[in-house]
Amino acid sequence: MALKLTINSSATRIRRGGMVEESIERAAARAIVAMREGLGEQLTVDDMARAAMFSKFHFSRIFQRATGLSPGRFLSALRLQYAKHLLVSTSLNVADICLRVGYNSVGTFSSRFSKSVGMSPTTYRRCSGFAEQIPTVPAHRVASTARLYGNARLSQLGASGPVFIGLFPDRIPEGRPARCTILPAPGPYSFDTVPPGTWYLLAQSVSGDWQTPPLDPADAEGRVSVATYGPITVRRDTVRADLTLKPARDLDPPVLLALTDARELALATAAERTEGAAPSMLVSSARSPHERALQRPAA
DNA sequence: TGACTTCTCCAGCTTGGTAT
DNA sequence: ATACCAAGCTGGAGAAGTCA
Repeated sequence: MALKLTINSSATRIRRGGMVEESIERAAARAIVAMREGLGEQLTVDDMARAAMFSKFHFSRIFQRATGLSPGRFLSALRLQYAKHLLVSTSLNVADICLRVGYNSVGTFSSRFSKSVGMSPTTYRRCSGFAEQIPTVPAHRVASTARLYGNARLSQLGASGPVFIGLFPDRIPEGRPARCTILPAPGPYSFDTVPPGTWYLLAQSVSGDWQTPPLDPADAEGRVSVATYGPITVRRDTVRADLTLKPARDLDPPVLLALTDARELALATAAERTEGAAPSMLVSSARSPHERALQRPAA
């Protein structure tokens, strides 16, 4: 009887815990809707907390628990994501876009955009949203023997496209990843000479027919699958981290980094294979076009 | 002329600790 | 679980200068 009571109370706790998590996610989702609707306005954490009927202190904590990012950083990410969309889909100048997404200073907008996306707003527009290369921490500057490897797979059956996998200091794919790669399809990956530290492994895949010409990247973001693994503490050992890609939810931080045209790179790998070259991982073959595109250190 | 970079200042945010 | 406090930090505004 005592055992039964214990089991029941545990079950109740788990059920109650699940309900708490659900209500936290609902509150965060409501706040994100408010953020999206008020991108051009001066929304503060106080405003969002009031809308969610929490104190701003508590709201910050539960929001971070639900999304992995503080409300301020999430809002900044949404603004920059919207700016990316406006840059490739309109002919508005940078100053107008800056105002539309809620910044009052072009200087701030330009520097934050460059830092997060990896290129200036005008360069981003010129490249139609696709980076020629993604700068990473140069291998020769890292005294490390650490290796990170694993398998990236989709949570559900369906058409799968190329998978971008990056190692970032935060739960949001922005700035310069420590290491990154693009797989032609879900499968095994591996990173050598991983810098010591605490990292998040973030993966993104665009579903659908990846052999069609690149779409507007903002449009592509609507059918994105994502996966997050971490925090991973890397020292000198080998770490395994398997990823399961699931359809992106509103609670997932937006992808800010300008990605390479993954489909073009994946096609290059397919061509390599038909020519008889060994099917190589992007980071393990110095002759791979992906290697050249991804591992080239920034100037 | 428009876009970008760099810098300083400071309001607002984050975070760790604590109380209820 | 929720709320509050306080110290330290972050990021936004705006000015000045550079570049194409």
